[in-house]
Amino acid sequence: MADQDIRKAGLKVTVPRLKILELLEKSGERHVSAEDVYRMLLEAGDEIGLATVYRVLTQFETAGLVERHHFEDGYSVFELNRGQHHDHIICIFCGRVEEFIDETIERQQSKIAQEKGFEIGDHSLTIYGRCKDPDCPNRDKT
Amino acid sequence: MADQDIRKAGLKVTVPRLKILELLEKSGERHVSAEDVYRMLLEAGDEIGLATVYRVLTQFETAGLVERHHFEDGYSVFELNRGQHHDHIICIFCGRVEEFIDETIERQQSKIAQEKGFEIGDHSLTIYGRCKDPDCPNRDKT
DNA sequence: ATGTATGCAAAACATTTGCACCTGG
DNA sequence: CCAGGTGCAAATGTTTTGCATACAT
Repeated sequence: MADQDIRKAGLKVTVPRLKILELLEKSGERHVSAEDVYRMLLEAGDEIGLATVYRVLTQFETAGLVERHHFEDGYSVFELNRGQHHDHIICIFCGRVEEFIDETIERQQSKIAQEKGFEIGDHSLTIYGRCKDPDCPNRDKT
Repeated sequence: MADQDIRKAGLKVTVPRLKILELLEKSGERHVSAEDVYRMLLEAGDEIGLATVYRVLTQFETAGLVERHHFEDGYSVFELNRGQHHDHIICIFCGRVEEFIDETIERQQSKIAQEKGFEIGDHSLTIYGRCKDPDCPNRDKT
């Protein structure tokens, strides 16, 4: 449970940390901003400060509990680390995020890093496109 | 020349636009932030406002003259659009940016977009790693 | 001339930090 | 009890905007 995950990360189990981790585990939203987390907790009737949300998410990131992504917006989005690396494809109109894994791409990336004289650490591949979801404001555009 | 490129983009040819585009074309630095451009122009003795740099770079981006990247820092970097798509590999210690193109990856990306029900528009792949450059502060770390 | 572009200062954002108070172990 | 965590407000760094002035055509 969240309780154990926090302890394992070497962090004290406090109310804010527990609430945030539980929200990430239970929410249907996999990719959320700090503001999102803050708002969702307030709406759920919890008391929390936005600064704490940022601090906790950063600690979780350092501990490897969550991953931080930047996507080409002006803010960070966080997602629970489920242990399995994956990349993202995002609709530039509705912001819908889908995940995928592609072995061929993974292999090519290692190859390129080696050719360029880099030790590969982390990488992130994001494809931007227009999704065909009927709810997507996509249709307003050409 | 820069003159024509600006006109072709449907923009009036003004001194700030010309200075900025020339700087991008002539500078050895391919990936620069708005601040970088601002500072470089001031150092070159030109008069310009930071707000103008941001406005012009945004217009250039819209016009397709430059590309804006986010990389996992807190600011945007711009690069002249040389017409040839490419991806980036970045050292997380010294910030060195290398460019590459990989047909295999390009093909896989189209395939994935199709599978996920997206029309691929733009995409960006960034690999983060540690470079082996002797000047890289890399060596201070494990 | 005249609509657009610029520069400055102020605003807007997302995120971080200082500090007095509270809390978990 | 006490190191560490929290909330608030203020600071930060980047990017945007309002407005009076200056410029390109």
